[in-house]
Amino acid sequence: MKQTNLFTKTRREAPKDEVAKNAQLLIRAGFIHKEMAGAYSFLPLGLRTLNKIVNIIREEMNSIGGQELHLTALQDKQKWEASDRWSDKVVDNWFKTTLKNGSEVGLGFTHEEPITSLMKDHIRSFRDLPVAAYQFQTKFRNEERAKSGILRGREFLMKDLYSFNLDEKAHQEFYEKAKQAYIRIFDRLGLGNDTYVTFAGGGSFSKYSHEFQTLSEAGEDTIYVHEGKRIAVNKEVFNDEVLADLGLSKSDMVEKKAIEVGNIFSLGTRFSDTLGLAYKDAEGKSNPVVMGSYGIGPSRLMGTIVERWSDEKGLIWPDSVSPFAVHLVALFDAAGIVKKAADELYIKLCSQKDANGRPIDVLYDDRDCGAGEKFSDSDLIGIPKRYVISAKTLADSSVEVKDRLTGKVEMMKI
RNA sequence: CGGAGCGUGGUGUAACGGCUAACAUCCCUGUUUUGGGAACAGGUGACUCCGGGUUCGAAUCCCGGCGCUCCGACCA
Repeated sequence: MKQTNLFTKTRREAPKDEVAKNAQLLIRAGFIHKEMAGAYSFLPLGLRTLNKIVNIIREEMNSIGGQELHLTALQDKQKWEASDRWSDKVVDNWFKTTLKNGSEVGLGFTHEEPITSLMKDHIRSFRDLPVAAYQFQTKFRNEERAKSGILRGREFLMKDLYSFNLDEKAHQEFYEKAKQAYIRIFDRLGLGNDTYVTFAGGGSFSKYSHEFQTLSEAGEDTIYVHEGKRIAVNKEVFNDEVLADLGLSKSDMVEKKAIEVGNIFSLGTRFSDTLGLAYKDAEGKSNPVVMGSYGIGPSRLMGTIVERWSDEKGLIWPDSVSPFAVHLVALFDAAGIVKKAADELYIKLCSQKDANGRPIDVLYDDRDCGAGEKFSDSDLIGIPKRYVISAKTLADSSVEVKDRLTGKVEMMKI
């Protein structure tokens, strides 16, 4: 893409109503727009990155047998009353509204109720199980206070997967597979080294749930990390009983701030019981379906990646989620020689394929402005590889290749 | 939900109760320049968040509202 065709602009200074690093940098670089507190729009660059994150999650969910669907954001009050989660006393961050006829509806903050209810149309027999279904959905949560940029919004994108199994044993096997898929996701997003499988409260149907916590000072959670075993315990359940249960010693645990980037939950028969999702076994006996839910927020992940990968100059995207693979920066000369060579190089680069056979995405800075401005913007946008073409490099029939992360420079013949 | 702070051109800031609300940046014109946000000249752009009040006079003081930020609480 030519930068002269990109409608977004970079800006020197962050708006004063943002303090969070992720929002400051993403706004300055033109990735997102703040609509109001806790609600952000994604602009072309930001949407490219968000979609890359979404696709990585999609691939991993498909790899464990997940089937993608899309549920409604509007929620039917009756289903939530059945599970006793409609009342504002039980769930305090509902967004609710009314239809013209006066009926109340909610905006979904999660989707256990509708998907459990929906599955009653499709799961009747033990032969219909297992099922794992997931979606990418805009969730709404009426948070008391929005904060931390896109780490915690009132409207945000979430991937939620729900599993349906015959019994506890089958559920546990799937749960473990899902956990491994989550670990692969964070690895691919460049967060693997900083993300810990964290034990957290499990609710009424299992002893623990597992959170995926990425170490960051911007995080809202406090966890205790065991570096050697690569696991952690959330502060909420950090007590002697839990430590003994997990075979951990308090002295080995280090307190850290972290961002919760994922959470997987065993639900048991909490929802299948209350909403009536059951199957007939081989003997014709009716049994409740055993469920699990598995959440990841792609937009929160994008913010987390920024918190982890950035410096004083701007963003530093991992290859896997960068909006473009290459930033071609052309330093024009008066004679137009560089412009001509850069145009040709741009077309050539766009026709090349990466290791996976996909076209290489190139952002071409073809603007007529000074070198300093181009470099500063390039640093800010944070594409991992920068190709600089100028009269100087052309004299040697080459381009300068600079790595955004390491700053390492090498010349490449063209 | 408790506590604190802040609302001034698109953005970031300034202005004692007193002149036509200032500066930088962005944007537009032209000249020049092209390896780290260059230079010069000219120009556009603000009912100082909204509504009341005090005053000869309010961006400035008072009251109410709305919005934003921070600390804490909450966070399936």
